[in-house]
Amino acid sequence: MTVHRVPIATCRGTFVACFSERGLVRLNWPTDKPVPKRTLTTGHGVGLAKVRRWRQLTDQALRRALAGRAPSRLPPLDLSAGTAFQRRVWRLLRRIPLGQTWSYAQVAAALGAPAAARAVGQACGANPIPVLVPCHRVRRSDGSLGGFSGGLAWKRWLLAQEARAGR
DNA sequence: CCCTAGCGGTGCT
DNA sequence: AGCACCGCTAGGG
Repeated sequence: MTVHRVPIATCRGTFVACFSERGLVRLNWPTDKPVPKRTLTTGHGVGLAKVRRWRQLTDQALRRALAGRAPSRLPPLDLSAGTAFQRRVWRLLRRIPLGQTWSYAQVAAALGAPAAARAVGQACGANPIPVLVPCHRVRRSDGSLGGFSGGLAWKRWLLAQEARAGR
C-alpha cells in the first residue's frame, strides 16, 4: 500500500500528513528533524488530484483545530489499521464536543465497558490522527490531565485553545 | 503527595 | 497460552 507523505505547515510547526488510498491515515507531530520531502507516487491507486484535495482539507481542518475551533470539513479518515476496540474508542472521541472533556472512565462507560478505562487510555495513545481525532479531550477522573503521546504541553495547549475560542 | 490492588486490551513470545 | 506492558481508578495512608 503506497502512502503519500505531505508536510502541513501550521503556526505551531510542520506536521506530516500521510494519505492511504482511503484517506488520511496518520498525522505526525512536528519534529526538530528536517521535514521529509513530499513523496507523491503516481500510478498506484490513489489519484494525485484526490490527494491534493485531501491535503487541502487537512490543511484547513488542522488550521481551525489549532485555533480551537471546529473544522468545517475533514478529509476521509482511514482508521482501518486499528483494532475493533480502538476504532470504537476513536469513533467515540470524535463525538466529544469541542470545549468539553470526558474522563477515561466516562469513555469506557459510554462504550459499555466500564472497567476498561485503562484500555481506553491505551487506545487513545494509539490514535494515529491526533488533534483531528481529539484524544486530548480525555483526562483522568480526578480532573488531572493524564497522559498524552504528543507531550503534555500539547494537550494543555490544545485544551486552552478550545477553552479560549469557546468563550 | 505516595502506595497498592484491580482492571481490560494489546503485542510479544 | 502466558505475560508484561499501559495516556486508569478507587481506596487508603
